[in-house]
Amino acid sequence: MCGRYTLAAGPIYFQEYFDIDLSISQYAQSYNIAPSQTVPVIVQNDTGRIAQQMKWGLLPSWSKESKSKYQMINARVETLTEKKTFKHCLTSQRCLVPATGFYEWTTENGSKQPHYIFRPDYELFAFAGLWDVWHKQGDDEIHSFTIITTAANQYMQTIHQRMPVILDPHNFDSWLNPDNHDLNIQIETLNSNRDIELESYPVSTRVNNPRNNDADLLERLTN
DNA sequence: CCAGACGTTGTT
DNA sequence: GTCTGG
DNA sequence: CCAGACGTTGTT
DNA sequence: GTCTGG
Repeated sequence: MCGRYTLAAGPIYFQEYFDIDLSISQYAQSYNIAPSQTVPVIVQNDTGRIAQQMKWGLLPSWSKESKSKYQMINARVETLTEKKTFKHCLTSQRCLVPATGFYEWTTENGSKQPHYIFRPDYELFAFAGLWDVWHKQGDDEIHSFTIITTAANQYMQTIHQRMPVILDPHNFDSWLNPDNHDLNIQIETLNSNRDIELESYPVSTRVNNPRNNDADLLERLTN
């Protein structure tokens, strides 16, 4: 699955990769992004492609409570079209989730060993995401998102069973366009880049606590 | 029709 | 065991 | 995802 | 919002 990631690219580089104009309030680097945190995602609105701050953990617009138990951090691509929870979002509220890497854990002798996964060319990731906005009387709007997951590719299988869906820049426009309502094409896109080349190494268990957030978290663990 | 649920992951 | 907070 | 909390009462 | 169950 994908339950923790990093976004440590410089703002200029970030802007260029996603072809957006960035205001500083919409971007902050982090070495340890955990569910419930508010982070930048890329969406397309009337004015074009923009970065917008949203909370990780999809809170569907129909939720009765803002602290609903249905705050999904992931959505399985295999069952995406069957799930009523995601239907509306998949049709017209798709987003890109920018990342420079992500963490997955292996259990070794009862302890949880985190691994950092990144691209060999150190390029950014665009995870495929869905977003929604929740608004009930008296409360502020809550924009939130979920990351779509898929089965681990051959490389990732050595670490974990699942991984985030990673989109190729070639598909950004089609994925983001809210007027594209052909779900079959979107599912095809989601399955098209699974064999992307990845690299990884073990990192400190300091990653486990989301309160830790510094560049040293990315250092390769040495024994 | 209305009422009620709506999810993923890992581990056992 | 299960939920909340980060 | 992992870490950490998980409760009530009365008094200040 | 959308689907399933009764």
